[in-house]
Amino acid sequence: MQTEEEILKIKKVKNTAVRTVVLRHLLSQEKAQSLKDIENALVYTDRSSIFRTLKTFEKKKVIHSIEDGSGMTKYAVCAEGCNCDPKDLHYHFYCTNCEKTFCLFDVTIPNIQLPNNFKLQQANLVVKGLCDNCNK
Amino acid sequence: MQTEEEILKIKKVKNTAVRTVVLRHLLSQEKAQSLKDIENALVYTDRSSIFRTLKTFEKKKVIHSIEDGSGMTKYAVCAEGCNCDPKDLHYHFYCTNCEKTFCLFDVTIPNIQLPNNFKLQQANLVVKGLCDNCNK
DNA sequence: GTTCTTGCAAAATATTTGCAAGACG
DNA sequence: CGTCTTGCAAATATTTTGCAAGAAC
Repeated sequence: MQTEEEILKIKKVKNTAVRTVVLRHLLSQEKAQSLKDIENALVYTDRSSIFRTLKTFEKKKVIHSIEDGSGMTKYAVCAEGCNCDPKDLHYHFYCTNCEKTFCLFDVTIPNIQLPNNFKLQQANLVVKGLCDNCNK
Repeated sequence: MQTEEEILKIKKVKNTAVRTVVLRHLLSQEKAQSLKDIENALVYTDRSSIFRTLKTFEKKKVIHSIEDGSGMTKYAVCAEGCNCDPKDLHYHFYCTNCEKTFCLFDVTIPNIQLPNNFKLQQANLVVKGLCDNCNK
């Protein structure tokens, strides 16, 4: 597992106090976090600072964003080696019971055969249902 | 092609003036519409009435919603026979250039092999890139 | 000292609800 | 009448920006 410092260095993002705590928080959570989630967890850090940090992280591909239909954009740390290219696509799973959203890195996505002349750049693939913990 | 009245009857939604114009508008558009899109198109219909109509339509499976990452939920009419079951899944394509979102009914989705004990209920599968019109 | 980052405040954008009046049966 | 729908107003939720002070180099 990489440390926050290592990740930021690899992704060429300057390390600051806010960036470290935001990234640390994201790494510590198994589910994708919304801005509000992070705000609640990091009570001494300003919302707009977190917001801008997330935008910076996303642009530099430290994290990726997920629209899971909850009304809030969620963020999750990219896997090691991820460049957010089409080849790095993975499903996200949104549990309709516990409302956690997480990355399904192990489920392979078959080639998406788009219509003629369409060009794939990225994707937001959210599968909804019950996670193993809630499917009892 | 079904008329608005037929669709509402099949989906057991009472027909009203607002519902007819909202559905007619959705049917007339090739791209999925946001609440604001509809509001702008139907200038004499109140936003909250449109909003509630969309919620009703969604619940009754007249339409389905799409989170394409634009920050606004989009809505599109379900295909004939669609019950919004997992078997009715289709990709949505969001063109990053012209910003249109539309349903790719013709692209089949391979079986999604979820981890053990996960249960698929529905999905929001948005593929982003350039549509044929913008990929020149 | 120039550039980037941060905190505070406030604006902008989107979604959702309360309530009373109206439509419909 | 009783239920459902509509319009208006306002609340709530979420995201985003302006600006001045501070930190980093």
